[in-house]
Amino acid sequence: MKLSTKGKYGVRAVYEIARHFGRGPITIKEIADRQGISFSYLEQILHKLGKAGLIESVRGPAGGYLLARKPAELTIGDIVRTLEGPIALSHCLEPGEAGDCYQADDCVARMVWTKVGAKIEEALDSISFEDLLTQQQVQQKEIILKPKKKAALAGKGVC
Amino acid sequence: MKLSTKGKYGVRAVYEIARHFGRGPITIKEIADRQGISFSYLEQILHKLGKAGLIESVRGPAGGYLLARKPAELTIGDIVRTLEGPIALSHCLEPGEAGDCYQADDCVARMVWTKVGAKIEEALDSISFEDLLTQQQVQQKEIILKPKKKAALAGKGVC
DNA sequence: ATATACTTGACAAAAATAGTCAGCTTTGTT
DNA sequence: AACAAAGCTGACTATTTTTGTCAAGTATAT
Repeated sequence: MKLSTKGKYGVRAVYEIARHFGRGPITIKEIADRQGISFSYLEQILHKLGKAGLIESVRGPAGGYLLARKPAELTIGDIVRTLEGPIALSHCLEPGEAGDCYQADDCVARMVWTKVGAKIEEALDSISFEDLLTQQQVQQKEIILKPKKKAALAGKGVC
Repeated sequence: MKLSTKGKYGVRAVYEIARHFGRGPITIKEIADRQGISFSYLEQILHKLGKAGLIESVRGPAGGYLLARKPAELTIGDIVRTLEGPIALSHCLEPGEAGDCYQADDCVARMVWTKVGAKIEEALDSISFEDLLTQQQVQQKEIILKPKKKAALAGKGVC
């Protein structure tokens, strides 16, 4: 039950694009630097999000990426579904593959994975990038108020 | 966002044990046959569930596996957590690894994965094996009432 | 004793993940 | 027109995870 780096990087990248909202396109390089993601790998990820219509690209000098919608209309779920495929916990729930289960309508597991999958979708779709921007502002204030906490941090991992 | 076969086989295996509840131990072989799972692989899975205290084993002839609790007190979440590890969508949320994220309390992604993870746990824990047994009885009735649907099924996949 | 069944650890093929790399196309600027 | 910035695209590869298999045990009821 893990997300791949694609999903995680994707959310963080789009978050950077969202932070840049209203200030023209942001380049892959800038996103990669800010988030510590490989440039080449990020290219792949952003391209996929672009093809899905979630972000838009501007070619040529001073180009880069833009949100295709307002931050409030773009959810974590949009990004995760695009990069990780449909949330089908079990193979037999993927579109077009339903008939593969030899137990089919006698299958109790099917009910379980359907129900849990729906809950996951619900959770992912309930969080927009505007929520993230708001959240970031709150956290920023907290850091200013308690600057000592920041000193304790080190390491190279990322969320 | 897929479950591994371990989690899926685990749920189906425990479901078989639950169906056998009150009738003494059921053997690995019988579970493997009924659910079409490799005997050796299932051994590993059941052993892990046994060590976690979710099921109990009886050795010797006429031995096998039993539920360690009543079906109503055993949830899908218990099985999935044991077989797939804690539901930590991102590495940085695993127990003991929190400090690894270089962004730590400035990290908005962290909030997201925590929130979604909690929803998943909630969904998994809301389904007990008693629910599955009840569900199965309902489905069984439906099959008897509409026997024609069953004829349309084929293939080898499983949920 | 012995047959049945669980225990444990080592091993291996196959698939998915996480990148890397090279060369291309588009477009604004001079 | 030429150039450089920036995205586009597909092929390739190393690593890790998954999905098992196999073999040699240990425990126990009859």
